[in-house]
Amino acid sequence: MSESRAGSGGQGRVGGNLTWQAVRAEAIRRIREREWMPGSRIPDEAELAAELGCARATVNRALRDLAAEGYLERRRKGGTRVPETPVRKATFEIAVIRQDVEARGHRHGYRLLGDETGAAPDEIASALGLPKGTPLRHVRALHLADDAPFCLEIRWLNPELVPPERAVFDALSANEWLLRNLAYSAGSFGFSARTADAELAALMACPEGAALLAMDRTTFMDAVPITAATLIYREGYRLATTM
Amino acid sequence: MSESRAGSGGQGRVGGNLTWQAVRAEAIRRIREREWMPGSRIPDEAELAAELGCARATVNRALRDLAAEGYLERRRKGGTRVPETPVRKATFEIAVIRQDVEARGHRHGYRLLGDETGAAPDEIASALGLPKGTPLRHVRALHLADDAPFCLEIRWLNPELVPPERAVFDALSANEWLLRNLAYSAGSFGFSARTADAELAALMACPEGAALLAMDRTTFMDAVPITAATLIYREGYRLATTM
DNA sequence: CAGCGGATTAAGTCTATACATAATCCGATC
DNA sequence: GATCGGATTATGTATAGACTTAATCCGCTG
Repeated sequence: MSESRAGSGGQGRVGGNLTWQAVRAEAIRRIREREWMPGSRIPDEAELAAELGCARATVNRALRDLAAEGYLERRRKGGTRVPETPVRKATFEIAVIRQDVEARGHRHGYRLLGDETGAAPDEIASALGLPKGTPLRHVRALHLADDAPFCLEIRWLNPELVPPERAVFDALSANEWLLRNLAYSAGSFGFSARTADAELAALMACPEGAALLAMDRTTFMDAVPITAATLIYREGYRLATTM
Repeated sequence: MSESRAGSGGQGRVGGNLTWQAVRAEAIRRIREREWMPGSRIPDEAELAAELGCARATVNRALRDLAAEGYLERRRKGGTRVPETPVRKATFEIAVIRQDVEARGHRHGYRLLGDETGAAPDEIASALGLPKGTPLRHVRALHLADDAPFCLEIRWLNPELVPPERAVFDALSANEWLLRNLAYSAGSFGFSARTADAELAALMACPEGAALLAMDRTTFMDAVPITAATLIYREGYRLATTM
């Protein structure tokens, strides 16, 4: 990584030609060691650039990166400060279910359970910003890992964007079809826990009353609702990441 | 296409000064409209810069951003391509529990349930990379929202970094103490669902057998283990984000 | 044909400079 | 003294040019 080159710099400063990662690391060090106190304002970019002996753009890149992760707060003219109580940001990778299964070393299987169009439940319609009773396509399917239930997919779809004639989910899951055909939409999602009722227990081959991890999503494309979905994972599933 | 692009974004191009967000938006448009096919390689930065009439650094910023979100895959010399099956990235904000409670409009309360030092269970020791039987400080506490149980915090701590004399958790939670005093460490975490047994049901004031969302974390500072924690949230808790 | 190594390529980065923009500060005004 | 508006300021962004680095490509060799 960073080597000090001869560089013009004086003595008290770190050698010339710092990479932005080196600046980043130095900033983290100062935060951790309370050289920059929580709540306080840190020197501005120009000062740091001069002190460290690099271009302001390099400092900018480093501090912008740290701000994105929650290590710093920046405001125009307001300067950059260390947050009093930091809010760390963690990133999850949301893959296609099939990939998730395969990444865990299992064979992915898929079974379509139902697919019909009818009036949406009120809470689904409102989550998608549609008037009550709007007809939506309702699809249920089960994803398998080595023939064992892995994830139940319950979904409501905008029938204009995903018409039953054009999008058939008996072989390819809606999950994957959407990602391939309407990829790159925006929306919200959340995680919660759900108790397996008799029906769910039968589908997921788990004891009635088991706790299952559920992930719900709504997705839009340019403010047009596409789908609201709930994915219910098998007992013991753990969604992991690092930060 | 020389100059016919309509609508997209705010700026008309002509003569330069596209913002990197405009370049980003244009790239997303091409991906969505299959102008750039999944799996295919897109023009390199220099070409795009020439085509769009901006500097290569601007294109770089836009494409780097998209790659970070999973819209594109980039490799040196390999060029930039549209992933066959995209892996979207979603970001959660991990706040201090007190803040989470207050953000939901409740008064935060806190009750220390226990705090003693003893040999760690094997799976905790191994998660932290410590030899079996290493003594760890074991802390349990309950976070309240308007006097109702909100989150149970179960934690093992490295007693050298968090000695019982120096860090007392009867008023300030370990959760918050750590963030204030050993902020900015790295680690992994995951979400899962857990069934409330009799003890948990009593603590969380929920029916026995209820499904609860659990978040587990291990954190390190420069490879030195700090803590392994499990946070068990009240029934019905939903962790949400947007993407 | 397999394997090695150098040439080539495209992304990654740093620099210096300039201008844009959002906040804040501060003094003038009512 | 409260309000408005302009000066100030730190971050945000764009640009051209040069250099670095990781991968790939490809031709040479055994």
